[in-house]
Amino acid sequence: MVLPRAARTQRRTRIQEEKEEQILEAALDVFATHGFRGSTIDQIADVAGMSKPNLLYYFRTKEAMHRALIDRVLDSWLDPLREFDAEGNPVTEICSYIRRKLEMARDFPRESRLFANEILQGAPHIEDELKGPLKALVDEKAEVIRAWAKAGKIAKCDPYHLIFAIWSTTQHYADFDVQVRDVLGEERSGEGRFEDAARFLEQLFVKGLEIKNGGD
Amino acid sequence: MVLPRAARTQRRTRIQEEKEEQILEAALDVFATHGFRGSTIDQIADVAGMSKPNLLYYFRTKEAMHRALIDRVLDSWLDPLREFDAEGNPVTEICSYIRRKLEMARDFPRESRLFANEILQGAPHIEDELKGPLKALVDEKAEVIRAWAKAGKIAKCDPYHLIFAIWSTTQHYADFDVQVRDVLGEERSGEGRFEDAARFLEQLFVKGLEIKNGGD
DNA sequence: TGATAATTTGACCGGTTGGTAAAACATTAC
DNA sequence: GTAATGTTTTACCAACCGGTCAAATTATCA
Repeated sequence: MVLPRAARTQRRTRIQEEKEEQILEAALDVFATHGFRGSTIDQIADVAGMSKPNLLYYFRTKEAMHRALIDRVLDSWLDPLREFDAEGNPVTEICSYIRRKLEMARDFPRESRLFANEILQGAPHIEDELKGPLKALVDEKAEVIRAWAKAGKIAKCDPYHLIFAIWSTTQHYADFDVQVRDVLGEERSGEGRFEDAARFLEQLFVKGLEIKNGGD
Repeated sequence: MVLPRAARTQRRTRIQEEKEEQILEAALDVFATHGFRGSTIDQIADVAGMSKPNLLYYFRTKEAMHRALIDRVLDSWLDPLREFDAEGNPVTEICSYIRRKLEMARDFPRESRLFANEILQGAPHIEDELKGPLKALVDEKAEVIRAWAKAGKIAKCDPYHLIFAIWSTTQHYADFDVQVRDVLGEERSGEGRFEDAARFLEQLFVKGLEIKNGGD
């Protein structure tokens, strides 16, 4: 048989899993740094340490690689937001959401950049996911936040823009890492910058959403 | 003479200024959406409405176009931060900085995306500018913020991460525009989203940096 | 073992890429 | 006008792109 893997129904060999893993790992590297159009199969093959036709044996097109990556990463990328708990203490929930998002920016920067590239360039491959599952999840969590505000547990605010603010401030440390490190200078560019960022952002959001004495 | 414009010392004709303008305008469109490597000269030529060799008569390489764009845009991009005034009222200064950055995200999204693409992809063409002029400017303004905190005018906080937070939250509306609009849904995707964002961000930063009664 | 299926590779293809050469065309200066 | 200069285009090139093919190699298993 010469049918490439994608045409088969079931995963067979151990070697297939390994190679696909190896390819996606390399593809993540390349797509995250150059975007879809700026990346080449040869580059990915190089990083993966295999020949181009060999890559195309496991993924029939460049798009198939990209899609496989997106599918695999999108889900886990939204996990922190899913954990947002309506029953929890608002301040605790928001703080731990920020912390988790910052940890992901620190530990999985390539995944963040993969999405950033995609969205920056108009989300040509994932607009359905944005309009569908992502919007649905955000709508749900926005309702939670609105309820907290209504119950007087946090200040009244636009929940959507609150979520955008948390996304942007945290992902900034992955997507704009070069700039962050250049501006902080070498002596402050160690891993400690994530701790500093966490401290600052928690202060900002907690105080920013606090209920004033006698106010709303 | 067949020397392209770049080789000459002085600008001569009116037509040169016009064409260069036209090319950079088109290049901004293309580079902002696809990044440097993902953009092609043919594409830019198409958008500019001229032939590829004609483009290359004014800019000898694709890189020359990109560099010309970066140089032209970087300066104006930093203007809002330069206006940050040590003598002004901290709350006013920060609010108007946020508002100006949001206006730029609304009115010049392509410029924002041009930089975002560049930095996302490791800033291969502008790292010197980041480490030099940008860092210097941020260092200076960070000192201003630190002084405000020391004087008890705003809460103590890491000034660098404050600046990052303002950058990321405001530029988010240009760089991640597709996502913002997809999540907000069609009915909330009008220009009003910038007003909503401004209101939210001012509240967040003003309250977040407020001095508590009796606290720091 | 050997037969069979799975994997890998080198050679290749048509289309696109950044860029060039030279001649045609337009503009300006006298 | 016309000569010199400035601008634009057509035709082209070598390198690279995504992807195919068939043959070679390796793993699996009776």
